[in-house]
Amino acid sequence: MKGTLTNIVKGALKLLAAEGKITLTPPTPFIEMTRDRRFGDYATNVAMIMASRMEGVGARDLAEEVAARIWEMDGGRNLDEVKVAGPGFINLTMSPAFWIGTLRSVLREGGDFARTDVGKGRRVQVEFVSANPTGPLHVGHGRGAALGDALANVLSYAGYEVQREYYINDAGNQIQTLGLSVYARYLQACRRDVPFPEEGYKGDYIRQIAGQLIEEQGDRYLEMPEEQAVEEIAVVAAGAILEDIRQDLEEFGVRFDRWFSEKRLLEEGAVQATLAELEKSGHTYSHEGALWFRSTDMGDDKDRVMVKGDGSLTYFASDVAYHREKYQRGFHRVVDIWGADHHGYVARMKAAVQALGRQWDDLQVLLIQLVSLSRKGVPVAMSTRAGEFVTLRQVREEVGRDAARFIFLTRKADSKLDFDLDLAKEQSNDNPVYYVQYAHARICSILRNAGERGVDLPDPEDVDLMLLQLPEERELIRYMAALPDVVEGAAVSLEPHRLTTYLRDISTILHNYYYHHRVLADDVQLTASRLALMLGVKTAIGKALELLGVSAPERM
RNA sequence: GCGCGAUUAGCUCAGUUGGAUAGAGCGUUGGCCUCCGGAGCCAAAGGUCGGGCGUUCGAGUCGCCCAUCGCGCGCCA
Repeated sequence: MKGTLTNIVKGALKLLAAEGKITLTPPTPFIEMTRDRRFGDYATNVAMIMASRMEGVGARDLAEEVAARIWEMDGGRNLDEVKVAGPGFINLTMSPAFWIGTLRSVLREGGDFARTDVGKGRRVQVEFVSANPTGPLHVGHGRGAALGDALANVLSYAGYEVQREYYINDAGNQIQTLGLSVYARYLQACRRDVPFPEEGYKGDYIRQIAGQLIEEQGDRYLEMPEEQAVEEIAVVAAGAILEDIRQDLEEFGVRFDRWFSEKRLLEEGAVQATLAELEKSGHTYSHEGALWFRSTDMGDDKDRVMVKGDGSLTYFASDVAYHREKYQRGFHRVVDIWGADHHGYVARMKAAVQALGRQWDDLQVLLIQLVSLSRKGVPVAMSTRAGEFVTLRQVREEVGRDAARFIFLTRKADSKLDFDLDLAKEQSNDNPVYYVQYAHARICSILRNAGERGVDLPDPEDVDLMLLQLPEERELIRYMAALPDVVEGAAVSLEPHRLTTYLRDISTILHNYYYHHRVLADDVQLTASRLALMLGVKTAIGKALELLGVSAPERM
């Protein structure tokens, strides 16, 4: 919808350029939705931008020239008024015909409404969650899951070809520690008096896995050497935990296209190949028996070890190999979602990506801040070390999937999130999830009522939408029309939370409209046009919720 | 010490290439159910956008300095 305006303004600038009144290459005009109706429906500051770059040209004078050409270009088809105001804004007021056309196209597009093609089919990978299979997912992972999934939805709807991937850290010390932990519990359950490893995982789930081992395998592990037992148990335990994680995410509505194993990466020699490549291109050097990556060449603060003095690999080495593998699969861009406590790794990963011949921003890392849980404002204690952390599953079971997902997505990734469990399940207007879902359900209720009264849902092509003349009706359409831009903005800036903000706004306008005006009015034609309007709003709200992975209930 | 991030109403937070009088929810105060779902609506009060300097016609937004908080700074994973 904004596209129409952008084209008109572009055309106007072209006219002015042809007349020699603009001496520079016209910028792509930025058109914003006005927040105050006195400024019309949309506004552009393009004249001010240009005037500031042209010697001796006043912004308002230039704005007048642009405004005149805009008027000329449009020929009264879409615009009702073009006015220069303030320091040089051009305020645009749209015609009834424009709004009607907008609503009609929303109805026509239906389930495809707001789909865009900024992605142009480019391939993007979103890697998220990627929790080590050493324990259940906690709330923080839930936030990452909701964000990654919604982002993937948004990117895909904006025309990117998206893959969702989970990286499994199934090699290395943590798995060893997992094995030791379960083994110790196993021995204890077999009445052997052994100490629990200092760094072991203390959660209850470790005991459960040990118990299950006894049930299924009996005392088999008692009879084998400790080293072998720990190794075998580690594999079994990690597998069981990973399966649990998979189930958990599935129930949260998140499904991955690919689960990528670090162990397999190592077995396939990807790390060696990566090291060879970096060595060949001169990005590594040996120092004190270790192999270093010269990441300082690419803006990192210090160089990083890839192969330790004892010949073993660092975690970083396999991570670089993993990212190399991603690009080899043909992704145009890779998005990683990490916990904010890993921000120290961003610079070195980006350095590595560049050393592999890619651009700095071919890797984009989204950092998510911690989630703090509370009940009625009182913090809920969480400590991973003591194994007392609150799991995603607990939160989900308590507040429900929709509330959890929505609340995780109300804030931008890089700001702390305060999650009030009591508020999240409260069915009141305090709870943004219900507020928005209620707007959707309310529309569905109206549509049901219409059916019960024998009022047919209108055929959008036949309805006389000219009857929608109230400012609130125009406002609803204006917000509907904004969704494609919100989707595009969310995709480009990797900020799906814009959709939650959008949903709150349009829901408010809907509730307000509902309270003040009757959809099922006495007049048949008016009713038909308002029903069409409701269908449009339902489409917009439903689509935004869908992209967030939150259900749009017909009744609540 | 160095780096990254945060700092916007009493609380939790939005604020889209720098634009017009900085917004929302909660909380507080006061109103609204003859009628499509009151899980809702309306109104009021509430701000030195952490502080300072700078760039600009114009700064919550960009740059520098400072303060406070969080996190990261290993041949850990």
